Amino acid sequence: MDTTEPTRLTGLPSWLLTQTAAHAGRLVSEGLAGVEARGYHYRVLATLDEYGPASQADLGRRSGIHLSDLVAAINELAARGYVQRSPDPDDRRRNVVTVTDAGRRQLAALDEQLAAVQQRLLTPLDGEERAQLAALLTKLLAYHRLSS
Amino acid sequence: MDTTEPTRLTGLPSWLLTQTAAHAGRLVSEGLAGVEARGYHYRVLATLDEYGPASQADLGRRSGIHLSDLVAAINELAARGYVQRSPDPDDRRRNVVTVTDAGRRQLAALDEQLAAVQQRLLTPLDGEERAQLAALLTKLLAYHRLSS
DNA sequence: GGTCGATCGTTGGTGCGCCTAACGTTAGGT
DNA sequence: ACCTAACGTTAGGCGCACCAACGATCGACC
Repeated sequence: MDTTEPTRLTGLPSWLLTQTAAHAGRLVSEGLAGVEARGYHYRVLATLDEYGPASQADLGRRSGIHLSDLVAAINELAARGYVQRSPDPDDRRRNVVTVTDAGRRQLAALDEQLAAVQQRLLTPLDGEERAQLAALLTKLLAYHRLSS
Repeated sequence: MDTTEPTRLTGLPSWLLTQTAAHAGRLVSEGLAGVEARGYHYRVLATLDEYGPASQADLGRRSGIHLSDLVAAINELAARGYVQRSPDPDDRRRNVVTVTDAGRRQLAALDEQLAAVQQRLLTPLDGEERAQLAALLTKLLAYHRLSS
């Protein structure tokens, strides 16, 4: 059936994962580069849009982005006017990060780009296979998320 | 069923892939760090063991490692005595890279480490699911490999 | 037989994602 | 009031994938 017999290397699940992820990452980067963005930007905007304004710490936890990287990402987004960082009156340690209207428009553009990327990524898989893949990965992710 | 409803972010196949790959990579790094190695080292040794001695260019093509990165990887492996780099008498542009006995022993050790990693990685999946995952990823990889 | 394009190995540098360590500021429990 | 914890920020490192350029060599073609 398989034209490519799995060797010890190419049969390794961890290898399959990282390789396909590399391809996915490449496609995502290409798609996002067209709108002058990268992965972190989308993750921040999407998370913000999903949960509403939040402190950077909350944002980091929800998006899975490291606090230290978040600073730069928010700087960049703020510089482009997609996001606003203002001090939290109730807690002077915190900043409240809010999406602007421009940010929401940008998010829509990114969503579109990414949807196209998913199509290109999953081309060889039919609907059922895509669902299977998503389910399996989600299961793996959920498991490893607990034991962190 | 799902305790975590997929949001727009966490439902994105590309996100699922890169996140699980990140976890996998972390586990692999940990496992390999115990034997003072990293991903490239294993890939080189495994490829060499699989196909026999080869030029760096061939090695790169087979292992999917960039030529420029291969130089460093081979340097490190050679410094540890796991691999030998000698000029090809038939083509003076080339180096022939060969695994040493020590390299084969190291490969065995890495194989062992990685086998354990796969177990940890795939813990939440049963046999059938593991096969499904491998099949799906292989399919994706095969497709994208052609259009490179 | 010389010329030209392709290949090989090497160097140096880029980008992204993930991570650690440290530090000053502020909140909050006790 | 003190001490711990959380927050934001800066600086830096690692691993993997990639690009651009270069000298050396090979091969094909005229």
